[in-house]
Amino acid sequence: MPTTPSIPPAAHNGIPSFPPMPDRLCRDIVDFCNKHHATCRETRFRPRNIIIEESATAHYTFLVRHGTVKLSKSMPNGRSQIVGFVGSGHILGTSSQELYMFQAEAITDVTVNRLSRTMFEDILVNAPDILSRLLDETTSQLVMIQERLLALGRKTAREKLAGFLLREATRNNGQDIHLPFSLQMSRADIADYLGLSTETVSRLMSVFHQEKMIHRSRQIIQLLAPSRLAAMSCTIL
Amino acid sequence: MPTTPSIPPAAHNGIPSFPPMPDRLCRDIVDFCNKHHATCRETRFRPRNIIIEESATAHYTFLVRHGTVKLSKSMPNGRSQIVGFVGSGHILGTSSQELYMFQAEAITDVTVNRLSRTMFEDILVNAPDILSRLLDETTSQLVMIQERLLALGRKTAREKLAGFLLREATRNNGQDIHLPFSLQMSRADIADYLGLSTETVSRLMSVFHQEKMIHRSRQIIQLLAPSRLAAMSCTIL
DNA sequence: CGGCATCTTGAAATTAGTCAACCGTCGTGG
DNA sequence: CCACGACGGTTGACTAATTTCAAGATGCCG
Repeated sequence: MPTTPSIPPAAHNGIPSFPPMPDRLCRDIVDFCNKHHATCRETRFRPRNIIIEESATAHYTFLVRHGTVKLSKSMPNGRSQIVGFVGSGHILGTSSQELYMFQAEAITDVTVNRLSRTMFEDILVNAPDILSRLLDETTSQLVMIQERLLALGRKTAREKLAGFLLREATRNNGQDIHLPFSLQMSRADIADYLGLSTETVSRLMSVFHQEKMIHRSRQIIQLLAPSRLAAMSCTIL
Repeated sequence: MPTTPSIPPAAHNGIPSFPPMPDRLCRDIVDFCNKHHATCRETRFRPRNIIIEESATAHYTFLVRHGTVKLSKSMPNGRSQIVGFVGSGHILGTSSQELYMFQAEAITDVTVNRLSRTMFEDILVNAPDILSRLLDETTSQLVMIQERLLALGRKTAREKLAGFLLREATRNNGQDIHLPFSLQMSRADIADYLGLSTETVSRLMSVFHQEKMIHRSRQIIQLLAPSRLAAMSCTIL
């Protein structure tokens, strides 16, 4: 058993944490639909199923209820950037743009509720508290994505990966940051998320392993020295 | 019409305002304040003045009325990433976080209106149309920033700079993309915006110049081959 | 057990960063 | 009015980080 001393319990550095993003808002939206005889179809997807195609016409808004969805944008030459991994409670397709500006793909089994966008807009008009909570949600996504901007623009590969592992650990285990957890995404996905190549991700995993900062077997990861990782990632844990 | 306009005719001290982001919303918020005897102080800043300090307690919300503000985040070792350049109509400090998560610095003469955050929240509660327009605004910022995520994570230096110059050109001149315009920010700012070094920005400017894609004299830039730049930046113009 | 995906590892290539010198402009003060 | 210094920008030579290309290794599923 690692010697991990007491880690500051996910203190609030201001960086919003993923785990407590329950899908209350989604549930309320579904309830609202049901109360008003509005259709709000539930759909399931298997890993690798495409939920939203980039540049398709944005007819629907999706509420993610279970599972993890990867949002990505791609470029002509096959390069792609994962904009985010989102889970239960996340709402997709709220922009007023004509087209979806990203692809959404299930990476686990996924359940979503699907609303027509016009209906979604009706709901916002008629349910001010939903509107207001959606604004909160959107604003805090904006803050988080700005953090990612800094990471992509200015952090080294080591820093990026260290930060990523920390976030995944807390996303999976909450406070118990040194419990083992399972990475739901492939190395390629991690690479596309961090703006690196899969090889670099792989190599760094090995380095961290050798440096006794993580324990690693394919998908299962355990952080052995979260505080060192935090220091390395330039994140105030 | 003159075929060789010197500097694009722009609003006040520089050239604020993204083309389709007029500050109607800000004006309406100010009007609302005035109607309700709420204080909404107007403040002016000169270039290099700090409007918001990163990690300071977020007491206020700011409405940018004139000028251009650079928003940035920084890291221990002095590295910094510019999250955005924003102009008239932009609202700063809407997050419900305790602290500001970025620095805001005037790069031209800037005028802002300053509201206490609690009052701002009151306004949102009492003026649903403002709430709704703020959500629109925030959502479209999210979409734009996702585009930047792709650029920072997956584009080469050439592609980044080409895209940047195109956006600046349209931001300044609207449709007249091949008119000369003045870059309001230093090479260092451009570098911090694109996640590059100043030297790389400088070198690429020279390359583009030699390749006859731009005409360049310090701050004044003219795009000679916007379509080639667009192709290069992998941007659908 | 075989076949295929994914992952890992190594070596070479490339991009962008760093360090350092130089240039030009602008503003200040002698 | 000119000289100087500071600052921002440009350029060059070199270095470091990451990607790319190319094999292997591992593990999963049928």
